[in-house]
Amino acid sequence: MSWAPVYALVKQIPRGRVLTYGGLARLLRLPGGARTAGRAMAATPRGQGIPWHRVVGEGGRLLVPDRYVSLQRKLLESEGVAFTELRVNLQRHLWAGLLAKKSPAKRKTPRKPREK
DNA sequence: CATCTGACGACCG
DNA sequence: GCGGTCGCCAGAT
Repeated sequence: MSWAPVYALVKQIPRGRVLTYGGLARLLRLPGGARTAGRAMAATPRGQGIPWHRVVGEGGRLLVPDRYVSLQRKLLESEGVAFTELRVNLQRHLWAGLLAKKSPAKRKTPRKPREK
């Protein structure tokens, strides 16, 4: 699997806007969903102008490894992205009208009850 | 080849 | 809200 399409899209995220891993996965129809997007981002090559910091978790939470969190936050704030507590204000900065509104999205296949 | 490990997100209790 | 499970799957060991 090549991550090129992922990086290509991330590069198009405008300054001051963000996308979620899940949104990225849905837009590209990545097999495996959001986690696949996360794997791609974890392997982001440096020095290629890929704005990795514009990709955040659902709800605007920063999911990068601890040592990168402050950097990511700093980069985003320097672009004018607002934070609410520890989350990016998606209502204001989510890219391409992927609304911060979460649709319930009912599960089709009921989950097997967990053993105790 | 067998296992383990995650930059996720949805569910469940 | 919080913590644990589950599906998913490319790399690393």
